[in-house]
This record gives sequence, C-alpha cells and structure tokens, in this order.
Amino acid sequence: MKTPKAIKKRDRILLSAAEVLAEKGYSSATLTDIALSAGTFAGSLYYYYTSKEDIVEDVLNTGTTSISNFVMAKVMTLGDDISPVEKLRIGILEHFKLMLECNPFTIAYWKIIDQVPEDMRRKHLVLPKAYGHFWVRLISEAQAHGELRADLDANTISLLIIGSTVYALRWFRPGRDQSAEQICNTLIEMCFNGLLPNQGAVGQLAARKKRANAGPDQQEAIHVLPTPAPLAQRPQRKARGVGAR
Amino acid sequence: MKTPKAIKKRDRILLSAAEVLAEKGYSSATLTDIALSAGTFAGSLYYYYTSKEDIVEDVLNTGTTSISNFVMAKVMTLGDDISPVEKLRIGILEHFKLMLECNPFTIAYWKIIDQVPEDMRRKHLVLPKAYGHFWVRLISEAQAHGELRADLDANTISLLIIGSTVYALRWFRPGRDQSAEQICNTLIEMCFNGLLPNQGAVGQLAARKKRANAGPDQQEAIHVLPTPAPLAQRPQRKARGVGAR
DNA sequence: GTCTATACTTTGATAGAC
DNA sequence: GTCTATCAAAGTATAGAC
Repeated sequence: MKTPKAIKKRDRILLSAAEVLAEKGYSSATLTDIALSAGTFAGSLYYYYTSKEDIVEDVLNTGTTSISNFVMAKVMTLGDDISPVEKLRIGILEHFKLMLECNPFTIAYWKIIDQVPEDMRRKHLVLPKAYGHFWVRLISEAQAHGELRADLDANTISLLIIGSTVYALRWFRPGRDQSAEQICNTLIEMCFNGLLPNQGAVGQLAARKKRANAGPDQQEAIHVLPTPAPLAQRPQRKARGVGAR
Repeated sequence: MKTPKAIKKRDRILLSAAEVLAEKGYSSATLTDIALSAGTFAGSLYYYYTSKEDIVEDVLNTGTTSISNFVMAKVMTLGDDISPVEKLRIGILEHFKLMLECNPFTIAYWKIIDQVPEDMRRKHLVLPKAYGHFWVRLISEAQAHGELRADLDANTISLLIIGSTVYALRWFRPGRDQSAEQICNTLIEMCFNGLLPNQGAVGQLAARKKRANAGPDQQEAIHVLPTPAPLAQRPQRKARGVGAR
C-alpha cells in the first residue's frame, strides 16, 4: 500500500473523487461513480480507503490547503516595503485567481463543505478559521495604518469579499465570461475605490470604456448557475470488459 | 384535497420540507424526515404530493419568488424622482435584508439549487434569470446616467454583489454577528464608496453630486474568446458506460 | 492488488386497511 | 385522509476468488 504504484492509484482515486464530488455533491456522489471515474470498481476502493467518509475527508483536506496555504505564504513573504493595503490587494488578487482556476479540489471543497456531516465539517474548520483570521488581520492592519476606512467592521468585510469569490465558482465559465483577470480587477476596484464615479486612481480609465451596448455573446446574468463549474477535462478511458451485471 | 383542511396540511408539509431541505440538503433530506417534521408519515405525503421531486419543486418555487418578486416590485414602484443609483442602493438594501431574514424557503433555495437534478434546476431558472437581468439593468442605467463608473462590467458587478449576499446565508447568525442592518450598510458602503479612506459615508453625498459631466463613454471592443469550454455534454455517468482503462 | 458476489441498510414509492 | 406493510432500487461495505 505504500508502494509507488499504490500511491499513484490512490491519487487517481482521490482526483476522481474530487471531480465527482464537485459535480454531484456529497450525498449524490456514489462510490460507484468515483470508482468508475477512476477506472476501477466500488469494492476496490476499500483497498485504499476505509470508507466513503475517509475518501471525502481526503478531498476536503486537499481542498482546504490548496488555496489558503498558498495565499498566506505569498502575502507573508512580502517585504515591509509593501504597505498593508497593498498586501491586502495582492492577497485578494491571488485568492481570487486561484479560486477561478477551477481546481477540482477547490470546487469540491466549496460545494460539499456545507453538505457533509457536522462532525466531519468541524474537523476541517481549523485551517479555514486560520484563513479567516488571516484576512481579518490584513484588513485590520490596513485600517490601523489609516490606509482603509476604520468605520466598517473588518470581519464583515472579509466575509463579504470572500463570499463574492465563493459564489463565483458557481457562475464563472472560463472562455464565456470575462477573463479571471478582468473579474479580479472588477472586484478589487469595487472594493477599494467603489463604484461611484471619480473615485480611485483608476477612475480615469473609465474614459475609454463600455456602456450599455451589449457586445456579441454578452453574458446574461444568471444568479443561479445551471451547472457546477466545469471540471477539468476527464481523461477519456477506453472500455474494459465491464460486466454489465 | 382542495378542502381548507387539506390545503393547510399541505402547507405544513411544504414548510417542513423547506426546513429539512435547508438543514440537510437535497439528497440527505428524506421523506421520513419531512413527514415526521410535519407530524405525519412518509407514506402519507403521497396524498398531497406525487413524489419527492414534486415537493422539492414546490419549495423551490416558493423560494424563488420570495425575494426577487418583492425586491423588483419595490424598486419598480419608485418614482422618477429617485435617481438610478439610489434605486440600486435601495434594491441592494432590500435584497440583502430579505436574505438575512432567515426564511426557510430562502435558505433552502440557495442551499439546494445547485444540488437538484439538472432538469429540475432548469425549470427554476426563469425567474432567477429575470432577476439577474433586473440587477444588470439597474446597474447599467446608473452607469449610463454617469452615476456609476462605466469601466466595470455591470454583469460582473451584479454577480459579485449577489454572491456576497448568498454567502452571508452561510455565516450570518442573528444576534451573534453584527445586525443585518449593519452588514447591509457595510456592503453598500464598500460597493459604492469603497474601502479606501476619504470616501466614507460623509463624503457619499458629496461624491454623488459631482457626476455632472460624465458623458457616455466609448465602447471598447469586447474580446470574445474562441469558444466556451465544452462542459456541454455532461457525462451523466451510467453505471456501466465507458468505464475503465 | 484487483475484481466478483453478496450481505445489509436506507429510501422512494405503492397498496390497502381503517 | 391517514397510517401500516411492503416492494424495488440504490448504496455502503465485506468476503473471498484469482
């Protein structure tokens, strides 16, 4: 079970699990789904995992760390020559860009975290809590430096911003919507400078931009997305002599 | 079945269904759960509904209209003396306040809408689409009037704002967090005036009056990316299809 | 290590007593 | 109108062949 091959197979199961969970959610994702997606069978999963919950927890663990660790590390290593507000901006940018990367583990995490049994969710709350504190600290520091308004609650701000990025997982479709960069920019512009005119350094750029004229293929606003975010293209697998049973 | 008593009982089942669905999600909510919560038994539900999906659809219908209809009506009836940007502000306020009211149908709707079978979700997309258009129209009009920056995409803005309110359903705890009013205020302040200093609530009115000379801007060519990612044909895996390697 | 067969459980749904 | 009994399907998990 510790042989390289076993690890490789286990990883493949893990990835398939993330994809299936991202698509179907916690309760609807069956072991048969996961197994077939991984090129094996339900019973075989028990060689690598002890239960469905075991698999799901592995997916959650991966999903939890995939973004937060990276963002926190990135911001932490920024020198003192970077102002707090700039650190915040960079943090939001990195976070959002990673969210829109459509990593199956990220999608799965945000899709199922509020579907799994209570005790399982609690286990995976440690890192998210730290990540939350990280954001509040970033914002509070910028406020303390007078670089952000201090009349708005830092915790609320962090939740509102993170929320808009979480919801983006539902509606963002690479290629059809605006680019991830454009969307990130919109969020940051709105949060920092606001939507009112003549605000912010970038306000001048408004001089050369769009208006009501809907371009081709203008994305219509759907606040409830038809499908979960796109999965990474599934490896096409050729049929094996699977007994239909 | 059309007698007053029957209708009343049906409503009780409906409410119980919303509560159970809000708590457990689509797949985990069983008919037994719903029935017991309504003071009856699983088999009895079939006197009022033809299937579980029938019940869920009823919950979704109620949840869909509960907020959007109210907000749209409220904004539509505002006189022409109310400026577009002010209409937008009022709309966001009303929407958010209703979201935080913790109506079981609202919570259930946003919890399960991305868990139900694809064809069911499609049925409940009509109104959400209209609601999405409503928001984009509100924003676009304010932009056209020069009351909002026109360099940010209206559709993206609407999705980011709505997203932060949807996510609030997950973290808002009445009594423990800030009040709904405070949270609404924070969102509107951030979105309109931004988090940077010198744009606070006080400067809000001042900022709003200098919109005088912001004529419609020029349209920038929209870069349309090649083609949507082919998430089109969803595998919808059958238990035996192209399975293995 | 991987697959087949199967035990056990839950759940949606139906039939019929009352 | 409401409840009990029960079926059929689906899903998790186990045992054992190979």
